[in-house]
Amino acid sequence: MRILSWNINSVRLRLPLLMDVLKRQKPDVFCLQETKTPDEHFPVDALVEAGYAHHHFTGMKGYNGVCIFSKYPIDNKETYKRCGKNDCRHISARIKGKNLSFELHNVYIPAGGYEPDPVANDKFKHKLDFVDELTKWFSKNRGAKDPMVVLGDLNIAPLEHDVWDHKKMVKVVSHTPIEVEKFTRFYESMQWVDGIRHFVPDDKKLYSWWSYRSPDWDAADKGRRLDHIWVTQRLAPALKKQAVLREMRGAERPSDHVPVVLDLKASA
DNA sequence: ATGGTTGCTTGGCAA
Repeated sequence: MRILSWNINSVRLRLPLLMDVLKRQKPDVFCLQETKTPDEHFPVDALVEAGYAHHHFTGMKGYNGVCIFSKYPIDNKETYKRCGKNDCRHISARIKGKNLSFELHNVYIPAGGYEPDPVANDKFKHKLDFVDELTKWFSKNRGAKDPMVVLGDLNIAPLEHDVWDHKKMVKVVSHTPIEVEKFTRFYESMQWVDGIRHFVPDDKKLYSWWSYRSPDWDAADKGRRLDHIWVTQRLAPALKKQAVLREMRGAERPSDHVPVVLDLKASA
């Protein structure tokens, strides 16, 4: 079972690039964030034709938007309002694979704006509140023993080597202590396992995002690991392989995020 | 060095 997550930054603009990725990676399930497309304009037919008959998506004009597409049947589709907003940042569905069934949550945590101060900056407050609400929701409604996957653009790089320069980044939104603290609380509350770091030592630099503003992103390499795939303990024995598709950042008209991929063994 | 770029839309916001 291969799962792929990508902040695509407009699914309509980058549909051809998505088709290439699907052809090469052949994920069984893929999730996108920042589709930026209202449901009535979502390119669902092309993706069904590509083999992903089962889907769940919610989008809006210009901002946000998340989707789940699967080769396997899905049910229990849910769309969540978070922080009292209708902003299309969290959906879930149960994936019914042959020997592997689990609830999949696709999450797009708010970026949080520029100033890392919840009093001065409403967007930063929204980001912190969003993480708190996720923590509470999972604790109240789900159990750590459930087979679950949480993935998406979580917009926080928690570890020192998830950013290009830890000392410079502690004052930059995405790597501040308050964000990392709340992120870690969420992580520990369900005893999640970081499916990507499971295969990559903590002291090795690993990024999934490079700013559009850096003209020479590859040489400068001032990246951050903002995109994650976590599994509950129940699925940890199934972890098989990870990939972060760095080369995708060098595509023509790329997203500023690259896809992250996790393989799970579908054992009985 | 508080810049720089992109996408959705055509002015300005969000990232």
